[in-house]
Amino acid sequence: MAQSSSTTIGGENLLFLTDEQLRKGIEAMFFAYRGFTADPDRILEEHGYGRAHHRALHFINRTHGTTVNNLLAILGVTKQSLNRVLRTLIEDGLVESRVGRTDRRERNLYLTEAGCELERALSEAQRERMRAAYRAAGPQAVAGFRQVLEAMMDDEIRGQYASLKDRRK
Amino acid sequence: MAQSSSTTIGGENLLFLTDEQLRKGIEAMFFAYRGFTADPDRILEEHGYGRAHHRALHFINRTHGTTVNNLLAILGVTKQSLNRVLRTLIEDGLVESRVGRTDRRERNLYLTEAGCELERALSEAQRERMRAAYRAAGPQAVAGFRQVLEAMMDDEIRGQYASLKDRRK
DNA sequence: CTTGGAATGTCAACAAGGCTGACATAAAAT
DNA sequence: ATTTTATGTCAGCCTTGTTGACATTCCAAG
Repeated sequence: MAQSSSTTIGGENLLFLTDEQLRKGIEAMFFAYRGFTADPDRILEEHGYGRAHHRALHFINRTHGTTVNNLLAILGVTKQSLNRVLRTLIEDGLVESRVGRTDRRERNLYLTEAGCELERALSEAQRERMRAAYRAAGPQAVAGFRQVLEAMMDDEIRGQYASLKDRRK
Repeated sequence: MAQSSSTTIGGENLLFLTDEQLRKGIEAMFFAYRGFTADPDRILEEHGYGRAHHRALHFINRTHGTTVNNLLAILGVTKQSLNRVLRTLIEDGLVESRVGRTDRRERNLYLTEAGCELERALSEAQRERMRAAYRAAGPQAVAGFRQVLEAMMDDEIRGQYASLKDRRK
């Protein structure tokens, strides 16, 4: 299966990073991401939604009451692009948008009952695949997986990711 | 950094897969993929191309002389969609399409000099980030990374990935 | 207090790149 | 001779990115 030649010299574990090995990693990332999105995509299609809707639902669920601006920063899209997705979710009664209490320019976003339900179905499908992959690979592999992914993020993003990391419902 | 609680009982290494841990993995995948595509995206933009062009260039370079049908299977898009991309690449002189030798219905695809050059620039940028991530995480993490990614792919895809895996230029 | 700028969010229009369907052509297979 | 396969093309639709223009709200300087 996946392997990378390494050797231990004087206690230091060195890695031979050939272009060929790196390319395998790149292709693995490409194909794995397809699998990663495949299950939620099927559910979304039944509802007439796309991946953008999934992302919005995920992060609204993640941080209840977040503002549009906040969401923009996390998702890395323009506000106009996000707005289109949000509008349909609000129209369909999956998301509620309340005028900000302290600053009335802001909108605080919440999932409705129906929104929670869809979010749960989507994330459950995605978790299921992740769970299977984790189990197949084992705990040590999982730790390595997370380490490499974190190292691959842009620096600013890693900060956002980290600050999201430990939050609870 | 990345961690996953595990314990060893009777030689078996068990993993506690809480929903919270799985969610962290999901978000890590999302943010890391953004980083993964960020560098090539910048280069592509300068040339007026998109990710679809990158994918085509990558896999044509990967398997010189591949047919259109082959590429479709790997990329998982429709021929119309691929054709649009391919047409521009051919017009711009990055890809050459030769009539098949044995079966003259087929078109064998090759990168031109210019195509090779752009492909190299793109993959070099991507490799550079991958290399940095690999180095930061260490060889054991890399092995785990690859294991989890492989386990995450769809079954048919994993076959394609594996058959690509060991090929040389 | 007023007024101008900054922040926030909405609407409109456009582009890339997916998709389906219909159809043409050439070559291979039957 | 007919059917199947591989490829290309046209038209049209959808999602989801983009930019530009504009409304609302807040805040701070005058």
